[in-house]
Amino acid sequence: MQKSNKVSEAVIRRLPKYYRYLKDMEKNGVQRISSRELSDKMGLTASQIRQDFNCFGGFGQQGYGYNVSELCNEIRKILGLHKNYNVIIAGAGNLGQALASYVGFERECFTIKAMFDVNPKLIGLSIRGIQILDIDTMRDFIINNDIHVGVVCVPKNKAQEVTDAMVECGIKSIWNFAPIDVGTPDNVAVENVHLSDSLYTLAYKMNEI
Amino acid sequence: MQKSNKVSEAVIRRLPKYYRYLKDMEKNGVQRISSRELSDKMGLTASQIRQDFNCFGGFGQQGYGYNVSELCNEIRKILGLHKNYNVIIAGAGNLGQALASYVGFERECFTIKAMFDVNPKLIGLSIRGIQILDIDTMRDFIINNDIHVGVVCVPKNKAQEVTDAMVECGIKSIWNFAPIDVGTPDNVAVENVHLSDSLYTLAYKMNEI
DNA sequence: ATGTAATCGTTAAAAAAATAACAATGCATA
DNA sequence: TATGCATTGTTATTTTTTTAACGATTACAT
Repeated sequence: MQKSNKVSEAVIRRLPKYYRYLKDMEKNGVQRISSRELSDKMGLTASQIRQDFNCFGGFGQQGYGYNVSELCNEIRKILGLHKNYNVIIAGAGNLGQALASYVGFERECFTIKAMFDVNPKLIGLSIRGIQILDIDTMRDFIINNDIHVGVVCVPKNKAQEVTDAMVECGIKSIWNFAPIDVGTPDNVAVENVHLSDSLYTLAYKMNEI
Repeated sequence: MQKSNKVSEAVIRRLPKYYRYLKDMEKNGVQRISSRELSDKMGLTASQIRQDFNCFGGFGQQGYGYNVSELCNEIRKILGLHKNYNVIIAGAGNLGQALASYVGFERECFTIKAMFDVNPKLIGLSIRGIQILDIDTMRDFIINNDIHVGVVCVPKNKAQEVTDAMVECGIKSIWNFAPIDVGTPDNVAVENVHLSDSLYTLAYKMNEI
């Protein structure tokens, strides 16, 4: 029943949020939920929720609602979180280390295989069992270890260069934290995370209120 | 010439991106730019750029384009980045420390005044000159130090509680990194940053390609 | 000084997204 | 087993957002 029409970016951006709420409910033993209840919890409209879910097929049942764990599983699959991904982090500075220490990712399907840096003081250290290696060895490591995701935590002026190296070695997605929009070929997914953008938006809102 | 009509969320979310590109151009000595050139650089349409800027008034000149540093300044003001903000960070774990170490924020208008934690091993330490204090002293600190922004980097189950404390002590905006949507009263701005949402979106895209 | 090309601001049109409406369906209860 | 109620899936409507079009204005070259 999967609709083959292209799913809009707006819907995709909401999927992780649904997943977050559903996972939480599942953990708390909630077995069923209606679009109405979910809309109250999440601050969306019930109509939007039903439309969103219907992009992927009918997960609910009339007169009943949605089975929480079933729905949660479906969304997990849609997002691709039922698979396993090998991850490396380029740049073992504060942010790189913070991401490496974040247990949440491991609990899902992402396994951080190594970190890379240029700093000799960092090379050789381990963060939560994840080794920091010389960035000169990154290319070989990617090629030999079936790495799917490259996290970019290097300074702005090295971000595109590091990204290019990852892409050349066959990485299929880039999660970039450098404060610049890195580019990739069409067949390599990229998420440019701009923490400062979010802070600036907050400044705007704070002054508007 | 400021339009008083409410500016849409979509436009506001693009402002920091404009700011980022313009600041960069200014630093590189670019003096003028047309909506067309900017659209090429940023991957937007020229039409959208002109419309966005016109929400706030006419910053350009026909036949010429926009003066980069003038435009950059205007956007800085619109975002409220010409003011100064005092910031505290609740939670001095890896992410809290990473944010504290991020020089970029200091270079703008945000001054991190202190960090707070429950962990006795962390209390008393300093990160880049920023002291880590006992979280029990946070309320008094906020009240006595004119704090504008509260950054929440505590575990999920403490996030709302810490937010509430901040709000009660008069903080005007919350930048939350805990993996839960914290709520605030209407007169307190909030940005819930969900790093994992971005990673999950990346997983989706990677599988879709 | 004049004409041409460039480019904005603004209005109009198109596309996308969100919301509302409602018929169809299955659950729950008597 | 039959009836009513709840709730979905889906279609229609409204709203928002994006894109296109174009007249007005200015820089720049001749």
